[in-house]
Amino acid sequence: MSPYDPSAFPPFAVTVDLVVLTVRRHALCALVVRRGEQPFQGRWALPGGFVRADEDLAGAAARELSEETGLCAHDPAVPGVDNGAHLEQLATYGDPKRDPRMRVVSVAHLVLAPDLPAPRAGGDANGARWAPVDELLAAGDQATAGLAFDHARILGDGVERARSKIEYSSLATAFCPPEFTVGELRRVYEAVWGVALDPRNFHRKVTGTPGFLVPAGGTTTRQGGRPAQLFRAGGATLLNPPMLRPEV
Amino acid sequence: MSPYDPSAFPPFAVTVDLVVLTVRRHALCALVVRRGEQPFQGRWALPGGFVRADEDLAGAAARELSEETGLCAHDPAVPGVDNGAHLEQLATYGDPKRDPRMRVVSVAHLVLAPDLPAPRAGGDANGARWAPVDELLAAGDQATAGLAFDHARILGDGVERARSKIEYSSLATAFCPPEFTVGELRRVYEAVWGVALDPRNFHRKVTGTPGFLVPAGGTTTRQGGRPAQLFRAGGATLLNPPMLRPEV
DNA sequence: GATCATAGTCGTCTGCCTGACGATAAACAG
DNA sequence: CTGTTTATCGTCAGGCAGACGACTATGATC
Repeated sequence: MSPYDPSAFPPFAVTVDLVVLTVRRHALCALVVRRGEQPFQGRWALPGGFVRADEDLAGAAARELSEETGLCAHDPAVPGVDNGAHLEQLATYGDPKRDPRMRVVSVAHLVLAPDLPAPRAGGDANGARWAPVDELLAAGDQATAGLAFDHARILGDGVERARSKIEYSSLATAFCPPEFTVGELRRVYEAVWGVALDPRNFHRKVTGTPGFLVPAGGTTTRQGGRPAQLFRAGGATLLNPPMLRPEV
Repeated sequence: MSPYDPSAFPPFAVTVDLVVLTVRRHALCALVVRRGEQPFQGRWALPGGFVRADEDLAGAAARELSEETGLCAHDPAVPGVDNGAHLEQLATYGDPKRDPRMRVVSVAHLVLAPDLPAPRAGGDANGARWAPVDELLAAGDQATAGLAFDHARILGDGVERARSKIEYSSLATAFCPPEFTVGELRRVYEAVWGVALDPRNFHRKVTGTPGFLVPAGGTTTRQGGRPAQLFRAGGATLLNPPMLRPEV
């Protein structure tokens, strides 16, 4: 075979799928939409859609994200904007049989977003909701009840990426509003990792890691108890030393 | 737009590109092939080719790898075979202008291989060689001399992935022959990271990390000096504690 | 208003890991 | 036999992490 021969290559459909994660009520949740068409009609699926002919992959992901949630993707290359969500490429899935209709290669993206009021249904979906990832992945074991296509696997990969990435990067702040307390950040780690962390050691650790948090000046009592200092995400993206996920 | 509408989607060409890394003569090297066609005719590029109509992405990468090098990819899902190389998906590149002829989405894969006798030229390439990544990436700065397409960026991403991944996984052993010494493994780390490591601390660290190395029984003196114990890669894939890349 | 529950913040202590480095061992080259 | 190279074992001090005690500041409840 002669690679890059423009006259003879099998045509593919290329889509982007989104694993949009957030933390609500102490649980890691993912955005899912109900499919309005065959196949898998009525089943939940990850949001996504075709990449347009003149569109970048990241651009397509950002467009789909905005269409489904109204979120504005925060491009790490353009700093300063943090009202949006973190978006990064996750992995690409191209099994020949993953879509029964045609050959589809899907470039999955991972989005980490602060808790949002309510998902708004995108054009093609009958509904959209935040579902705890535990539910979605547990349901995936039963053959018929799980997510459409190979989306359970994609979701699993996205969750695993998020779990490991908040260890050595400051991405956990992407789950928080612009100003947040140490306790709120700790609850993010606890929800994503599914463990309980010592508040005192956690406080020492995050406030001692240079560039992770900068004081925002105020305090809040929205979590009850003693007022807590408000922080903003610092400039550091890589944490040194990293946060360590407790052993099993 | 109605996602997954089979009747209307822009057709894409999907390729796999390979970042094949090895360590030769204390330097991290990548496999590059000389392009025999336009565009970028005569320039060096990463090996790769079209994904076939009935082929998995990983399968396409393994096929290209075998065609270009004769290496047998070691699928992590099928343990027991370690005569081959480690292969994993790296990232996907889909800028609309990355190929001047048509819309090509390339799923790049990363291969870590032990030092090989000599690359064998693949069908479409006039030549193939191992080039130190420092050279390739430095040349990428000068506009015309670098790798074809966006391959300098892909190579950079692959190198960065390899550098970070040998920190917390046992993947450095993928650069070694089946049986190797602690010193040989240390030279892998030194070449990939581009730093000098203390042989005594390194020895203590790797032999003390459970599951990283298992004694193979013999000794060798192929590196000169006192005979060194031979080891084989242990079952562990994640290192705990991780190897730490020295600070800058 | 006293008491309690909740959450936040500051310290202390101990064990482990790391980096720096000395010392010894076992091969080969001259 | 001496120097060179590489491997391997030990020692020591500093730093970080986990366990946990103590204190503070708010709202809720009686």
